[in-house]
Amino acid sequence: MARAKQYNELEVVEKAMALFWRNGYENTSVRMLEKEMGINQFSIYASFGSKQGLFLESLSCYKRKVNSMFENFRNGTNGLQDIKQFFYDSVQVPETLGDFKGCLLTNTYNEFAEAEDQIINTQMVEFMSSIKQLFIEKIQKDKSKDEQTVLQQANYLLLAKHGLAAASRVNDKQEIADFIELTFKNL
Amino acid sequence: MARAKQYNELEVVEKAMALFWRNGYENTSVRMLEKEMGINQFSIYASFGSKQGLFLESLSCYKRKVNSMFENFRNGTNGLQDIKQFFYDSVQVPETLGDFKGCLLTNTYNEFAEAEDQIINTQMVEFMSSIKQLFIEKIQKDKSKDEQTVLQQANYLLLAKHGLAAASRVNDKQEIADFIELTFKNL
DNA sequence: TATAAAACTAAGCAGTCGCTTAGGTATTAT
DNA sequence: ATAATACCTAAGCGACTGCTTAGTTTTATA
Repeated sequence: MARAKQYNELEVVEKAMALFWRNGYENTSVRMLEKEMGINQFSIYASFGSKQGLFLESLSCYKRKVNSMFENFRNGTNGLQDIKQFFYDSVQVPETLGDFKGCLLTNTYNEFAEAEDQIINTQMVEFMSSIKQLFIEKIQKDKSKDEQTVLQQANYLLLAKHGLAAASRVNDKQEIADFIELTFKNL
Repeated sequence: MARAKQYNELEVVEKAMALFWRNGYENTSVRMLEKEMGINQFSIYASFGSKQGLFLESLSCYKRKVNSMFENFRNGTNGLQDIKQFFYDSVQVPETLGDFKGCLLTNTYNEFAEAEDQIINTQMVEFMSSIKQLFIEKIQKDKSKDEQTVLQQANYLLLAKHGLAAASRVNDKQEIADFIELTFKNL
């Protein structure tokens, strides 16, 4: 038999994820990745096949990282209040995990918005529509709202969340808090 | 004397602007630019000095394009209603000028958010704070609002505008309309 | 019409991109 | 101890990046 891998794939993916998060996909080179991950290019391609393969693994890693927050959100029973808390949690994740900017998934969604990369585009669309579906379910907790109102408010919150993730890369805490508070005043 | 330039600088900048708008700064190469502009790399560097110089000219070109909309906004006398109209106008500009995505300035703001490019960063910050100042003046038309409320609502609208520009690259008309309507519901 | 100035074309610079390959090295079952 | 296995290092592939330079063509003036 042969020798075992001298690195833990989960550990090095985590480092790759951090680098992709900081720089985006295109502005992260394989040379940068091998330095950050501490392994050779050969090993990267042996383990992940391609830069895109590594990126997809990094997205999964990110999802695992934020999963507990997401589970809190999914399991809450307080309707709109859950969504508001989800907004606050979302902008706090980056500083909890380190010195990062925005949400890796939303950043990716924006970076690949016009690209023809089918695999990544599909992942992003699925992610967005699952969030929208969750919003709808939370809003429906208030039985007095008709279907049209529910859909309108879900659209509103989806764009607000998207915008929040984009803006949180450049705006300060006060501006973000003002935004979240006034966003939910309108519902 | 020598021969005259065989191209109009304003015309070729317009074509460069379109390409930067579609692809962003980093994903637009000088080779792509020379094809789109119809002139040689030598001429690009003779007229604009560098890729960044051409990009700055493209930003100015973009500002000229949207200037009439901006003047309408500045000259309006209807306070919040002006801002709402400004939101609607902003998302309509891309489809008026062609098949573009989002706002070139906001796209640039996001792309350079973490970059160390001083010249472009400064341009972006100035642009943002001038919009914020305009928002403040519009909101102040309602004399009943105290200073804190004015600032809070200005922050809110600034992030909403930023988010709208980001989201308008990927969301459809209905979602955008829902967002704008609910954004102004309670102000 | 000869000349100087500027615009033009096209080739090429060093550096980086994602990815591959050759060959040495460490680990393991026999 | 040995042979098989698979990891690891490092060099290098062609294609691309922003930018430059050498050499040619055009044109207004003396």
